[in-house]
Amino acid sequence: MTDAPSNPSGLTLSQRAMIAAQGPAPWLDDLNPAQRAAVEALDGPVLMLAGAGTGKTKALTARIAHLLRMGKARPNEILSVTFTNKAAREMKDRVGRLLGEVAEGMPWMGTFHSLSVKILRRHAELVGLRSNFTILDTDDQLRLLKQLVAASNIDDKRWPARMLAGMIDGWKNRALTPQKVPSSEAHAYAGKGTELYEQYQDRLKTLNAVDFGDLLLHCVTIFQAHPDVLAQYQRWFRYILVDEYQDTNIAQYLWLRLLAQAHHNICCVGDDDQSIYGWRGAEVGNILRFEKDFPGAKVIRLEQNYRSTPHILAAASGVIAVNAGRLGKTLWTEEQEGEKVRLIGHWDGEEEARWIGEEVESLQRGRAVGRFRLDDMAILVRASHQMRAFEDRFLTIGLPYRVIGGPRFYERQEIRDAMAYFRLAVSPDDDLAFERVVNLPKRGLGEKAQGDIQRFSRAAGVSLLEGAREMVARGLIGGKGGGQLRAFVDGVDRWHETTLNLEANHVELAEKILDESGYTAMWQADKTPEAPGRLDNLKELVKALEQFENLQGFLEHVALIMDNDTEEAIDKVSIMTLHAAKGLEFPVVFLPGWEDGLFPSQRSMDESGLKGLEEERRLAYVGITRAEVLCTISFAANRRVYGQWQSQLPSRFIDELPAAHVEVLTPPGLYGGGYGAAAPFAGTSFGSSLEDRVAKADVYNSPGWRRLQDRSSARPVSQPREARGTVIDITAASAYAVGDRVFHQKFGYGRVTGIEGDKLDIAFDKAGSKKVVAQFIVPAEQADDVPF
DNA sequence: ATGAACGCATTTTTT
DNA sequence: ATGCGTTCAT
Repeated sequence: MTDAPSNPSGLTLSQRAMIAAQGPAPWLDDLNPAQRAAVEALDGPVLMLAGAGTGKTKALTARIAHLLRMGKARPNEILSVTFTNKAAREMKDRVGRLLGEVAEGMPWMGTFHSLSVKILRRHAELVGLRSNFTILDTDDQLRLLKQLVAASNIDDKRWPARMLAGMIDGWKNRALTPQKVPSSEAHAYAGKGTELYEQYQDRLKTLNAVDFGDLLLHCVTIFQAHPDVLAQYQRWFRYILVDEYQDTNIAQYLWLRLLAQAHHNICCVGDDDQSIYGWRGAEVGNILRFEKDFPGAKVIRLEQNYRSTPHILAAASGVIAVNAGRLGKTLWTEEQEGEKVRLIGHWDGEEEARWIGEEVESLQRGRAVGRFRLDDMAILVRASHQMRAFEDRFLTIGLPYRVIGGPRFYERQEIRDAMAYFRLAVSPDDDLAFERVVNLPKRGLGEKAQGDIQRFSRAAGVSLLEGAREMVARGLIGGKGGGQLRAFVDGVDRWHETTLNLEANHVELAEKILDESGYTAMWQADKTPEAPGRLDNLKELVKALEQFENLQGFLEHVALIMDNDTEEAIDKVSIMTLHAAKGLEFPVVFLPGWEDGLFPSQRSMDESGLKGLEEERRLAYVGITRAEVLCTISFAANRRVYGQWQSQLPSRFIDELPAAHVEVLTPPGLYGGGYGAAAPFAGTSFGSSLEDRVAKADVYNSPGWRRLQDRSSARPVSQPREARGTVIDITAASAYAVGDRVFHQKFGYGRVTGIEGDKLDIAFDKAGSKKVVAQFIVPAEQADDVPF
């Protein structure tokens, strides 16, 4: 292992000399003074406070280049940590671009979790594991906990296993082993919280498995209990870089601090104003405390923003300034003017969706000359249920959209099921995998039969598969379940044997497994709207296998690496949560649903009070600062909340927007004056001046609007699109007749009740009657092979 | 063992 | 409203 502390190698001296000889450092050239300072402050602790859009990734990658260029460290002596695989990948790419193949030699660039796995596999025995331990996903984790809860006579109505999972995660986030949980929390979960936590950890050890939290926790435990091991890594990592430091939890903080203690060369990059993950254990305190934790730290602020127009920045700054206890930054830009942030109220959520849909289309067409691609536009919501109104509307008008951040590919049910089959084929004694698929598809093995297998196997001290095999042999499983269980066990045996055969093709094996198990057939027989998509996902899974040597290799990687970034070529508007939007930017951003209780979220305020409100405010800040040229905030006077209509008040964050940087638009229903969306404005401080503004707002004819369009024409634009809904679509619509059975990706099956131009009226079996563009419809009998 | 009927909660999400 | 998990009837 070339990257191991125990076996140092990396670049040879002559290679280093070659890099050093490459002359002036191009990576320093186009940095601004602050960025340059951050890059050149190589030694000692550095805190880089990087506001939104200030080029922190650029600074970070330049810093790595500089470290290498100055001969301060070899590529494998730099520890560089991110939160997501995506961020790690981007960093690798950018360093690679700066330095060529040297980036290949940076084995310690990755996520907290992937780096922890790497360390843990080397020292697994120190925490009672073998180095080939498996990493459980949250599904397995929960199943395990449920078993333990059931076994300990706890009323799982009052104390759901989910809750316990949350508590254990919380403890692990704080680097607390069962023994270290403070006594003040020992009474949690019916007084058995710590006890169950301990049992859970024991069970994991027996299974030679860890959950995500363990990856960090075990590392910290090892570092703390084995100074010799720690010292090795401390010596090895001459320089440490951390991205998104404001998102670190206590375990990650300890992990870093322990590793940094020898050289103190740690550079943390972050923005306290973008800390939005407190609810999952992130400690803003880590970044606020940095100078105390690392005495003599240099603090460098990146404040020049290269992303947004002055109005957008000013609006965001005005909101975030309300928060107390910030480290404080003032973003500025050299950009000129630009549009003010637009604010508009609507009668209800549907109208809001309709209006945004029209805006998107209008921006896409560019009205006069300029246009934005759909890819350049995003709708950022507080909670994912808000997405629905937009999806419904966009499907109806045929506006292509993509939802970012749904369940990840490998989190989908069908993928996890398939993976469980693969796991079983690779290691037949993977009990969790066995449990998951033994009765999937239905094999007549219900609770009773499965319980019998559990008890039998435990008594015999064998795996569930072995126990099942033995029970079948002895005829202990009754009726039709018995025969099917035998077939299942035989299947696993055959697959496992194929696994051992080095000649065998693992992609074919995977197909065979899904086929012979009846799993594929199960979804083919399923007529719900999701089934075709699931079959597609399975195909994609099998295809992904091609890039690996064998099933084992695939399973190894998949738990941590595989993500959902299928970059589609098709031009689409993005819909996502504010959380998912962090780190992204779009020329045009819509921020709907700014209503008190929804945003800021009532729950956040109830549970975390002022702290919660401030985190919500940071979320508002993140939202606004995603926008490059046009940011539109909106709210509705009425909204259906959990099926009940509720009247809403505009968000308090709207009051915090500096009025000088906001332009209030007239809601569509208001042109005649009178009844409409004006009502909700009353009573808010912003609202008092708002009625005047509403009267004179005719944004489409305003100079600002025209200026915006002029500028947008200078931006890269997509190839001119055909106006939609002409010849082709009418042909599509005319392919149907009233009474036809049809299928729609989202709404499922239905019957055509009317045809109108390129749109069809359809009575859906489940989703009710809707008017939908014909191009989104297929005849029901083709539903299985839709190329969606 | 399995499908239908009822009750209940319901932000945000990476690894 | 809706989905999910539990209970009830087949």
